[in-house]
Amino acid sequence: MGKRVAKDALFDGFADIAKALANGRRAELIDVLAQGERHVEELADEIGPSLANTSFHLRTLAGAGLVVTRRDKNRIYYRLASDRVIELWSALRDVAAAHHAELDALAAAYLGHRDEFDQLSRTELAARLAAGDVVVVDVRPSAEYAAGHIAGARSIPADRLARELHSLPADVEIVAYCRGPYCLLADDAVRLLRRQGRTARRLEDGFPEWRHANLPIQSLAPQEVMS
Amino acid sequence: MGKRVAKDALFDGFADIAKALANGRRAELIDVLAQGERHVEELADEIGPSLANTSFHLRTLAGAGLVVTRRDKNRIYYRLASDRVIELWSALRDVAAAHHAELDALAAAYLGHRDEFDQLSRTELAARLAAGDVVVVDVRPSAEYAAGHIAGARSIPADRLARELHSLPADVEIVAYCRGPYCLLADDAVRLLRRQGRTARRLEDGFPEWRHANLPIQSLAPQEVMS
DNA sequence: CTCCTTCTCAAAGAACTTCTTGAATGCTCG
DNA sequence: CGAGCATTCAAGAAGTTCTTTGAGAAGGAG
Repeated sequence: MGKRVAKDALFDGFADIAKALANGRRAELIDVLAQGERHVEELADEIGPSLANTSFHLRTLAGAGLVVTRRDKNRIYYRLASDRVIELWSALRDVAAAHHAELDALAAAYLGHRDEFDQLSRTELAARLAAGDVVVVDVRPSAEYAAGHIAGARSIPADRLARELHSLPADVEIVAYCRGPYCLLADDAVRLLRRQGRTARRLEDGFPEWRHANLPIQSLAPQEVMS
Repeated sequence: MGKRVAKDALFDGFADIAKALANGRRAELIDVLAQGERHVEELADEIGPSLANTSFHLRTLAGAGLVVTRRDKNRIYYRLASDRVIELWSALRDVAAAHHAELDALAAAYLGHRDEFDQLSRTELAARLAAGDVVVVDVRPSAEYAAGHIAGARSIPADRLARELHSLPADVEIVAYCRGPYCLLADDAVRLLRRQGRTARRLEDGFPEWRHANLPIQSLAPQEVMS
């Protein structure tokens, strides 16, 4: 019966999408690309392996339709095919956090101890931003800030925070955010700020989740991008 | 630097969840288990391969934490670990439908031609059910109906529909539903009903999506289950 | 206790995936 | 047009996953 064959082929098609995500390096690529587009060399630097291998993983993702490319001069920029890919990626992370037996240990090894009660949720932050009683700091690299950030946030990339800290008001709570719940930049920023006697917390997730929740965002026009 | 190693390990952990779904037979298992729990032999019959192979795939899913088991007498029942797994599965299907180049062709080969304008959305059906001007028929096997169904739906398994058709009122629109958007049972039912001169349409997705949208459901107590 | 049912596990071969290296392609700019 | 850059492709070695077969374990019934 051909129905069985057609059904198997259809479900193999669904499995192809899962296969594209079924490698740690490709998962990292999706996580980085959720911040905005990047060219191959930047991605290779970000995730570790050789350029050729990164290109191979990107082709795999493109083959499954999860990412698309654009050429500008002789660079090729990759970006996620749509916001649905972000939804899939966060559903995957949620299931992993809820059900994968070893994930807690892996997350703790990477993130260090993190006090969950000491984080702001998106809705809390949106309310405090509206009330105007917090300073929000985006600690991602400035290209990511330029590509899109929480409306009203200030860009201080993690490696410049120690130097620019003095320009932050002393009497207001500071909220740092970065790429997402499994990104360390905001944790490091909060630790640094507290060591300097500031009141600081991190947003529980990151910019892609904020944007996906339709909360207010801004981005810089190309000419405003700082180097 | 150990951070790189820890980060790779964490993302390998996320990728493990994707690996669990990265096989067509396991995807089918998830799709069937979204209807309710099943024992190994039923699952093997449903998806095709040998019992030992089905057991192997189920162990793989269990190893990733996507399914859990329960023993009753000497049968072992598998079910999804939580509703989050259904969310992940539908996010995966959505991305596949939106971005996988060949999926349309695969779906058409399995489902045949299906007119999308001729389907009811969940919200439409909920409204019409509230207004009371439709008859809703659950065409899944009766065990699945018993495990949970749309509130007010009547169970007529696909293989009994031709015989029981006369008991449906002639002057009301009939809405059939089954396991989900990639299930054929409701399409076949609509075709049969129309051939008999009835007005019939299918729900665009199925019971798991209805339940996940928190729309009204019912289930039968064990003693009410029909054989 | 012994037999039966149901499910899992182990071994082995085939089929895929991954990663490396080095060569090839395709674009741009002078 | 030719040099130079960014990216991809190809081939091969190493590792992993899938499927089948048959044996093994766990629990229930007689």
